[in-house]
Amino acid sequence: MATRKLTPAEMSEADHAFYGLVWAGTTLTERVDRALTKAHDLPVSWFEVMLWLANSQQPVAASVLGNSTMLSRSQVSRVLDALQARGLVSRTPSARDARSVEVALTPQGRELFAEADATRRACLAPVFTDVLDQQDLAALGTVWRKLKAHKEG
Amino acid sequence: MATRKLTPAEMSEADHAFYGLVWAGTTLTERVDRALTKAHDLPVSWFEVMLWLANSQQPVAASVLGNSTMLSRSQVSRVLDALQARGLVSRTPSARDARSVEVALTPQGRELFAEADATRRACLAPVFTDVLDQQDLAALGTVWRKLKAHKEG
DNA sequence: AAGCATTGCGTGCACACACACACAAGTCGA
DNA sequence: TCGACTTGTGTGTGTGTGCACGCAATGCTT
Repeated sequence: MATRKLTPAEMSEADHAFYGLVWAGTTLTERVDRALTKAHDLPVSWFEVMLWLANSQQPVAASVLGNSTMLSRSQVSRVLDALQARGLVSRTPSARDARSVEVALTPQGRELFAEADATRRACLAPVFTDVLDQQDLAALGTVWRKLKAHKEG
Repeated sequence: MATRKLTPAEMSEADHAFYGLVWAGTTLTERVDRALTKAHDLPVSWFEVMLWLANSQQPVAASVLGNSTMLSRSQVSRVLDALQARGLVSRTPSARDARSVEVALTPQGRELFAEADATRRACLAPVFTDVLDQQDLAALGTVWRKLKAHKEG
C-alpha cells in the first residue's frame, strides 16, 4: 500500500492552511457523524438542527434554521420531518405569521440532544486533548471569528 | 431576517475550534467549487484528483488516489471516467500488475490544471490575505500536520 | 501446482443534498 | 380595496456520493 503523500515542502503556507482546514473539517465531521449515527441513530445534519434549537430557549422559525445552519432550507424541511416523526421536535404554526412555523425541541428531544452532545465531546476529546494544545485551539477559534466576521461584513 | 447567531460565550474553546474547522472547511470548499465550476466547468472533486496527479511526476495507481484524497475509491473511478472523457487524464494498464491502472495527466490536463490552480489561488487570496495573517496561516498548518500525523500513527 | 485469501478496480443501489418551482400568506402602494 | 411584489415553507427532480458487491489478478501456503 505504498501511498505517496504530498510532501509539505511542495506547498506554500497558504495552501497548507487551506488544505488543512478542508481536510480537518471533513475528517472530524465524518468522525462525529459515525459516532452519532452508531450511538443514537442520529446523522450529524439532524444533530446540527437540534444544536441550534437547544441553544435558543425560544421556539425558532424554520427559516432561521435555514439561514443559520450549513443546511439548505429544503434540507431543513426534510430533517424536521424526520425529527418530528421521532418525536424530537414540535412544529407549531406561528400565531403572528400564518406562513411561519415555530420549531422547538420536545423534552425527549432535549434529553437525546444532551446524550448526543456528550458523545460528540467524547468522540472529539481524544483529538483535541491529545494532539492539539490550548494554543492551537485558541488559534482555531480566532480563525473562525475572523472568517465569520469577514463573511457577515 | 432576524437571524439569531450562536454567541461565542455559550461555547467552550474546544467547541469553537471544532465548529470553526467544520464551518471554515465547508465554506471555503464551496467557494472554490463555485469558482472552479464557473471558470473551467471543473468540480472541486475533479480538481482534487488532478492536484494529486500534478504533484507526482510519475503515473499514479488509481488505488493510491483512493487512499490519498478525501474521495472514496468508487468516486475516484467515476471522476477518472469524466476526466478521461474530456481528455485530461490517461488510464493505461500497469505493466507490472494487470489489475492496476496507471493514471497520469495529459498535456491538456496539465494545462487546465495550471489555470484552475491559478483561479483557486485567486479565489482564496482575498480571504487569506485580508482576514488572516501569517500567524494564523502558520497555526493552521501546524494543526494540519498534527492531525495528519495523529491519524496515520 | 493447486487452492484460498487478498488486493485493485469498477458498478448497482440507496440515500442525502441542492436547485428550481409551487403555493400560501403577508406587505406595500396607488 | 385591489393589485403586484416579497417572504415562509414544502415538494419534485436531478446530481453526486458512499457502501456493498462482483470480477479479475496476484500472492501465499501447503
